[in-house]
Amino acid sequence: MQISSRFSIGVHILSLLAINPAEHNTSEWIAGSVGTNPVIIRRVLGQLKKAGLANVRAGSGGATLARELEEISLLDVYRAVDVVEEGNLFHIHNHPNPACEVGANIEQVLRLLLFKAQDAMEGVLAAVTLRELVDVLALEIKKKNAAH
Amino acid sequence: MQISSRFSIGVHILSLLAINPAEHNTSEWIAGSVGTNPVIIRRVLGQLKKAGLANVRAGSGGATLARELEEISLLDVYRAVDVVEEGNLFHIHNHPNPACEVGANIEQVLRLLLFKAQDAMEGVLAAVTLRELVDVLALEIKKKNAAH
DNA sequence: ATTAGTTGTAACTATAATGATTACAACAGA
DNA sequence: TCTGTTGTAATCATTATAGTTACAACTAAT
Repeated sequence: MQISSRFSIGVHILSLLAINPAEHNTSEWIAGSVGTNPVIIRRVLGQLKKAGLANVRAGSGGATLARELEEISLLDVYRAVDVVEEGNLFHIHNHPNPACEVGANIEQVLRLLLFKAQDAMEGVLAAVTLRELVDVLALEIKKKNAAH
Repeated sequence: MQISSRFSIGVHILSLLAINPAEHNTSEWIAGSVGTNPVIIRRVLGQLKKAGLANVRAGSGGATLARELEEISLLDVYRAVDVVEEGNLFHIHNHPNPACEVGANIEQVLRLLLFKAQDAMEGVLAAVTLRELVDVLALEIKKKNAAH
């Protein structure tokens, strides 16, 4: 099991928009950087738009950031692309036997514990802004360019 | 996307073994409490056995705990049932364009960040032992019984 | 206005994972 | 030897993912 790559694609897209604001960022162009099909990009971009993270111009084409980089957290992207239903990272078996003492009670006990685990994960995502990610990315790019 | 219920089923099974040590815990009996098919139980039980968490007697039937409750963490169960490939909770798109500055560098930057998020989640699982879970469960059962 | 280039979607495909189920050989113990 | 159980293979329905083709709707520039 893995969390859909829509998430990493979403982050990739927004990073592109941040780093190449001068480009005409069409789905075709973005798809070239992500390494996938333009339709995949349009779909994710549609979700980012719906979440208020990106602007997309139909017709003339091209996308831009709808918010400052410091005001977009990885969690915002994660939620936008809808990779994990809220509070349901873990699938808990749904028909435990209520006549059995364990079966009758394990669900709620587990639910609380697993929610904490999920919350810890999302907390890390919430703490990272795209500003930080893009800064690290820019640094990495600079490093590689200097190596030539 | 959700993490397979094999995990919650595994926890359910071990809790049963802990709370009903006197029972003849056959896959049939366990399946009755979990609310699924005996074969599902045998498969998960096989994984728990392989991980050294449970003993299973072929032929005569019945399973028992292979370790003390305080020496089994939720993370042990999580790993045993193989629900998430190690270090790969997040699927990062795999063909970013190396000719694009963002495409060439985003993978490693993201990988580190997402690993931290995953690690936080697993850290919570590692911190909870089955002893604690079973104690809470027993308390819950007691509470309900007293309500009658 | 027309045109060229783009977005937004629907429809379809292939692939994989999940959970359930049937079937049966191998095994243990009475 | 017989009974009941485990271990495992094979099959199925369902769901999600990622990719692809196709095309109507739209925008801006000519």
